[in-house]
Amino acid sequence: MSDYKPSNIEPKWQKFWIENKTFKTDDSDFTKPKYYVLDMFPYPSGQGLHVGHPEGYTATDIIARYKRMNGFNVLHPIGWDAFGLPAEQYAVKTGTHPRITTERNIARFREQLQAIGFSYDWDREVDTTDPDYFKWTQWIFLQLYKQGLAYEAEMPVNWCPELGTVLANEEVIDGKSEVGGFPVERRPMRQWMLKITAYADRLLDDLEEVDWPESIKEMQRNWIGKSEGAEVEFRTSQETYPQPPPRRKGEAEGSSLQVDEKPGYVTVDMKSYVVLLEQSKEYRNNPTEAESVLWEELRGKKIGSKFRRQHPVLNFIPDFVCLTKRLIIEADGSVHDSKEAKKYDQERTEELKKYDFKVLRFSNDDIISNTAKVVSKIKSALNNREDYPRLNLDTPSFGGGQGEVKSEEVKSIRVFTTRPDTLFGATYMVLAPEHPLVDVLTTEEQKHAVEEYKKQAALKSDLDRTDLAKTKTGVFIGAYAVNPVTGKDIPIWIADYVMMNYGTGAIMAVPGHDERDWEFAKKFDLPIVEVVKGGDISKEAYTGDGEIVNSSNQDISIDGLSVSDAKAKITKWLEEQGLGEKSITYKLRDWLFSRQRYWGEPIPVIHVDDEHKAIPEQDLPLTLPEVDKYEPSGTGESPLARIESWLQTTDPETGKPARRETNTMPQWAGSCWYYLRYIDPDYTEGPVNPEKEKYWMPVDLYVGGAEHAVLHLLYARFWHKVLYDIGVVSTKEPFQRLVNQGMILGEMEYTAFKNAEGDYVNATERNDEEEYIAEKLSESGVEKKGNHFVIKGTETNVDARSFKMSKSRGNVINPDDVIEQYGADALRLYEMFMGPLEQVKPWSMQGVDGVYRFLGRVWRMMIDQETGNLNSDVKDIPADKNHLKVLHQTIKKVTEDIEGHRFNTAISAMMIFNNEAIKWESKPVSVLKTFTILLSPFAPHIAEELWAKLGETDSLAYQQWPELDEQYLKSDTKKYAIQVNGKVRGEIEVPSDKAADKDFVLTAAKAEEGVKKYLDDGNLVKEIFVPNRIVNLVVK
RNA sequence: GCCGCUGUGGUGGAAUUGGUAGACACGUUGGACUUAAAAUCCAAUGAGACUUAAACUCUCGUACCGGUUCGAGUCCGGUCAGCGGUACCA
Repeated sequence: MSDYKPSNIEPKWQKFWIENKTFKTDDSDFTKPKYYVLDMFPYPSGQGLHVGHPEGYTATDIIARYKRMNGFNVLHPIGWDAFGLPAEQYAVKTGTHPRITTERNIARFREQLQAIGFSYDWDREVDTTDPDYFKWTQWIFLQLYKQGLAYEAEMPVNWCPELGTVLANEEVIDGKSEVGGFPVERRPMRQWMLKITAYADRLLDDLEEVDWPESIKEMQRNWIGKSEGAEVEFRTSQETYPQPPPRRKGEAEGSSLQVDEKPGYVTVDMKSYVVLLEQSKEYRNNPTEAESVLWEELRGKKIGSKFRRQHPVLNFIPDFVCLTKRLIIEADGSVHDSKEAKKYDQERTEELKKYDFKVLRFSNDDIISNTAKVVSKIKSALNNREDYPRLNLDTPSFGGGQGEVKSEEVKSIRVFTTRPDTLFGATYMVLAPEHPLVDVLTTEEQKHAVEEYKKQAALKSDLDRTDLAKTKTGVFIGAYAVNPVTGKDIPIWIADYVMMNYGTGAIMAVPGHDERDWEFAKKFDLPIVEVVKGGDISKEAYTGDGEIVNSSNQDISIDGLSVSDAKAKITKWLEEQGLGEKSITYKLRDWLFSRQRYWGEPIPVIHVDDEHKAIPEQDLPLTLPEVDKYEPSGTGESPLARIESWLQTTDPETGKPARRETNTMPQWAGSCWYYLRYIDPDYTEGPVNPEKEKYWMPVDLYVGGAEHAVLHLLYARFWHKVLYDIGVVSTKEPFQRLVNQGMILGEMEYTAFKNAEGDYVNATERNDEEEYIAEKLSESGVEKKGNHFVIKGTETNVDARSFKMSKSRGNVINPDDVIEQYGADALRLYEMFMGPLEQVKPWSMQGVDGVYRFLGRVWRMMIDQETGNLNSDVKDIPADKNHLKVLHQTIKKVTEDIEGHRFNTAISAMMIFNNEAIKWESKPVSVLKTFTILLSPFAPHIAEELWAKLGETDSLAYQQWPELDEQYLKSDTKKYAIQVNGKVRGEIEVPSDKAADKDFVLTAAKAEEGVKKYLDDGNLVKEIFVPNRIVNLVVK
């Protein structure tokens, strides 16, 4: 007996491929066209493969095999994203070194993948936990560090006491840890941050260049969240001068500034500020040549940090200032380098130092003749400086930001708005409860209420905020600001609907044209003014476009303009008045890059004299020491902090004692660049061999789950762009084409429900209050009635749906079981046959059975059941017209469908071929061979076996893909459907050479039996003839 | 709430630029083979009407309502449902 039995053939071919290195990529020949097809980096979990994995992997494998047969040099690698929490937690629990767990899991994954027959080049396997790999992860980190893109900051982080670690936002779900469900609290900690925000614009703009699903691009755009608008200054009202500051020392949050250490006084008052602004305007309008030259180099964040020109800082106007770095650049010999100005500058230098400002001076000559050198000096100065909190420091009239602030100095509040056109409609102002000016501005009478509210708001942020009711809350702080265009006093409130970490932490509230402001104004009875026509602001906020009204004063009017024209005009005016400026804000935050864990890449930094310093590149990799316990240290630091011998080191430059960084990198780090390492995994001179990189990049096709749509892809793009900037890679974007596979759900489940009394109730009539007993029904226990399934023979409808596979539901399908029962080829085929790759679809074991039977039929078409040799009707005879027609139809369909990733219909085309061919009395060997090649990317094992049985001795992995010959598709006749009034009433068959002959076809159509009677009954008023398609006769 | 995607037989799904809706497969039913079962093979299978029966024919039918068109699963407007993302983002 030689029936189709996968277990007889699959292991044999898997062994053959591995032993012969059949799929080893030969990348010595760069003249061949290349194709880089990549699967998303798997995490080798202890559970082994899930049927979701092979879905994408089979798709890429089909493409890889297909491309090889089309003469492409194919790079199709796999590896392991093996650092991460699960192995570490297992280590905490059992004391097993995570390396051991990881190795075991990798071995299992590798075995499972090989049992499905994927054509990976196994010589390129990479593993993020391998020191030869993470050496380069660390190297890339150092490049980021040198570019000033890595910095330390005290950040409020998600601290999970139970896990003893900080979690990323995405690892916190509903205020609990994603792993384990433990409570999470906010706690400020020293953290490494990566400045992805510096790349926000490029990450946004370059999305245009890649061929990705629109939905993914949109998600990335939303995540980056670019908003264009304006920052506007609101002076505080003179009449309602705030009371002396109730501020306590050391209260500043999210800041690395030690508040109590700063004496912090600021001498800017309103008068001098106005003078300053005027001066600065003047200077800006009369720049020296040197200033202009330098400004061209610094503007628009060209060197990574934002510089402002002639921007008042304290009561002093530097030529250029970077506020986040507190770095001031002076061009000596400029307009304001008069004697008085120079003296003025020197006087301020000391004071600036108190605020951690550093001043760099360059001569005008240097700037003009040695621009590059000057710029590089500025760059390195920037890199050596940490990020200072931006809060209000850029507004000198605030005073010293986080420093102790005297009330008299607080003169204005800066807001960010995307709707400067509605400025005339701003009737109140709202600060975030955490806003540093709140304490300063709050009046004595309101102090108690404000403190209460702040306390509540702080608590709230720890709770699950999303679920809280949308009703607005807030407190008036007693102070007023002046609307700069209406001149009216407007009250200042605090409310938790304003977030400290977006924009400036303060808003101008325009209740007429913002839904949140409208709700707030209604609740607290604040005035609502219409400034854009088009809605009814007594009923709801109007946020649409329209004519601007009620928006003029002596100096400016925007009445009558459209929203967008008004935005432009008012913004320009504000800039001229020094009251504001165009501003762009992003939702994207810098990337929190530290984890307090053992099982991750150590961050290659040492701390000397309270300064951080990169370790020399030649000392990489910095490996993990052995530890006795994997629990984090009690302080929240990683277990590395307990290993004194590792922790204490010396600075190789100065010989001073140094302490190693104890934070490790997050799991995203290793997966940010793995696609580069595959190109030359053993390269020792850098992360990637530049010559090979130029040949292989970008990735032509990247397939994976949509769960990585935002973070992984954004982070990887960010790193890639940094590597591009420093010349390591040659492409702006790493992944040219991206496809997201849809999730595979469990089998369809039918569930009936009983109420507490034990009576069946309709599934659709359940409500949230009552409890029900769920009862699982088999498919035969239900039937469809109308739109619902009901319990057979009743009217009681049931719930019919598929669920996400999960252990607890017990609907997980293990690929090993499928392979054991049906074989790897059937698994592959079914994964593809289920439906379109991108779509979510339920699993069905009967479906697997179906494709398995198809493979059996293919087998029996060629192989004699008794002898195991070819069937006697498989003959070496020339193929006739019909054979070739069926074959070439299949070639056409399968080829087009693979190119279009429509694997399900490609398979159905092969089924159609088989259904036809199996009926042929004698079957030409040549036709069957060609069909076997078509089948091979989908079901490679059976294809190799049949290929051998058909008399070939080579593997078919590199056979030429069959070429379509259109001439075989032509037929002698052409069928036409004949419609009368759009309904098909008959069908005619005409000779092919007459098919485009309108008169001939119409005459034949009118003579057709079924059509004739309609023509007799009415008048033919119109004839539609679409050549080779259809005839439609309109009869009245 | 907002953004995006998807709604086609009992089920998974097909259907080029608008041109014969339901390919292919599962399931079901009937039949062949078998002592029997499994496997395999053959046939039927959207719902309904007409007919002794068969053939034929007709009506309805792609979530719902409406529109454009000779013709709509496909295009447009509106509604509903499901899935994914996101959330006081100013």
